[in-house]
Amino acid sequence: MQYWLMKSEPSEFSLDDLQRKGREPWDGVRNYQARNWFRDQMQPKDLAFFYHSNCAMPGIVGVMEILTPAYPDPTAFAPDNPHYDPKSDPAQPRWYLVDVGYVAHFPRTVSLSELRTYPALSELALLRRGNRLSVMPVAAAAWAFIMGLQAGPALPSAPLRERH
DNA sequence: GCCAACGTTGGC
DNA sequence: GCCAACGTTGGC
Repeated sequence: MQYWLMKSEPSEFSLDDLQRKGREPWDGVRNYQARNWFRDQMQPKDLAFFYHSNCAMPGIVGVMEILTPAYPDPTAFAPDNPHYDPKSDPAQPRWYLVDVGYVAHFPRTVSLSELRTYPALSELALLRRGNRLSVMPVAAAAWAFIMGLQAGPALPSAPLRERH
């Protein structure tokens, strides 16, 4: 059982889209390190944070579940697909994917800027300088910490109230 | 195997 | 839209 973080641009595919559809093949990943995690490490019942990237408020918006073992990404074989890769031979597929299932929305987005404020998360791959991976592992302690943020208000930018 | 050029990611 | 950081490509 492992934990993950997976990025998607909400204009392409958002957590709302996943909720609507229930499940989805996480296709189009074209990075070898991410491919290796799909193929070699990810297992059904693993959980993953759904991260919205390249948008007004980048951050973690909820949780999904890995539903299937890795299998070859069919979009790599489809010439009319934007993720087509002529070098991926169906007899020896280069790219893999897993199906994911909707689990839950967070009550609020845990933004990238908020995540950066927690020393407990300093080892999170997402926060390391220049990180561009779209699929990455999350340590169990970091997973629990982020899940725990949902319990409290934790709105650091909210105006302070006078106390009398 | 080196490395410059290029394309992509993704925050801001 | 800008641009830093990074991965990939391809000439040599």
